[in-house]
Amino acid sequence: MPSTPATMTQAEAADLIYTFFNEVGILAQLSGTAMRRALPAGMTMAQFTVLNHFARLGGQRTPAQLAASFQVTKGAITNTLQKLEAKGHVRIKNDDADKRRKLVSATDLGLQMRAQAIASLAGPALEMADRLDLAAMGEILPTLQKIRQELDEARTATDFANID
Amino acid sequence: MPSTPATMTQAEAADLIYTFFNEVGILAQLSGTAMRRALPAGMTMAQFTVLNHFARLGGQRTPAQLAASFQVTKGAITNTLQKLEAKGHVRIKNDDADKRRKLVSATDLGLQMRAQAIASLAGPALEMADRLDLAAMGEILPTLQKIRQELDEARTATDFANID
DNA sequence: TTGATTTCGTTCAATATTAAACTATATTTG
DNA sequence: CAAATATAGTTTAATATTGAACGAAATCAA
Repeated sequence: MPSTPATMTQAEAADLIYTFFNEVGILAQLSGTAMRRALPAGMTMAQFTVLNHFARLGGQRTPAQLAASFQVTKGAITNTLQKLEAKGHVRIKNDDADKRRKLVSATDLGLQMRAQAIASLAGPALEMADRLDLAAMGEILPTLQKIRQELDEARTATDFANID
Repeated sequence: MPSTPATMTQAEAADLIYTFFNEVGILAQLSGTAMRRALPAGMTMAQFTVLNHFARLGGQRTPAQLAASFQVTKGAITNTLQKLEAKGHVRIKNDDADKRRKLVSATDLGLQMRAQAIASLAGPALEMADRLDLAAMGEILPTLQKIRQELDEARTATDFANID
């Protein structure tokens, strides 16, 4: 039986959750459209996300780890990685320690393409910067990150929204 | 030349914008997967979004208005509305005042299906309620709504991310 | 160890979305 | 008014994603 804050009924809690994620969804749609337009030709959001992941965190990941990180199906990751490998943006090798696995890493070219993509995004981002309340965005960013973490934990704990 | 807060360089502003919307995108992906799973069989997120729009705001909308509201292409809306009309969830009639237009509204059945969908979502939402910081979500929701509005204005003003 | 179960990555069909082309109707402009 | 331009909705081809099935490899359990 889920507990909600004393001042909130379960119906109110469900409504808040829905309203909140609805708002997040609309924001993602709006910004996603803008990003897709601004990315270099041939680079999809999915591809950029993978390259960005490696640029930020470095190292190697298995396809399954990437699928879990981005919350897409294994099939989707297979597809994205095949595109990236064909362009030489990632390197994929077999894992000798576990022959079911593959190990993915970004190539230098891939990191260059990612840097180029970031540069392509900067212009449009600054065009929007005039109108956006950057201070407010900075203030709530940590909360968003915390909610993401909670959602991630809830997901693995309750088995909701687990992909596979 | 875009202006940024005095304490922030343009590079920092671009980075914040990117980081913020990246976080929003991940949250949307996580919650979207959960919602898609919880919706009644046969109802997609796109269909639910349309029904929900009418349930909240009532009245009639043209397909173009819906496409603009949800930031999807006209083709996508055509597809979604055809599905909804086939199931009798929306009514679509010609606009006599402007023969290019059509007027879409929700049917009683559509509103019932939306209510049913909301009910289906409540369970999973409450399962997550335990782990989510609802107070924090409630606090930043207005800010998210404000940013959405700013983004919408920036979009129409700068012609970035305008769909057509 | 053997058999059952789980995990990993791929493939496939179905579906949704985009981008662009197109037709029809409205609006603007000279 | 006539011509040019813009807007509304549909269609089409290309692409991305899901969900499910599959074979291979690893892990677990009796």
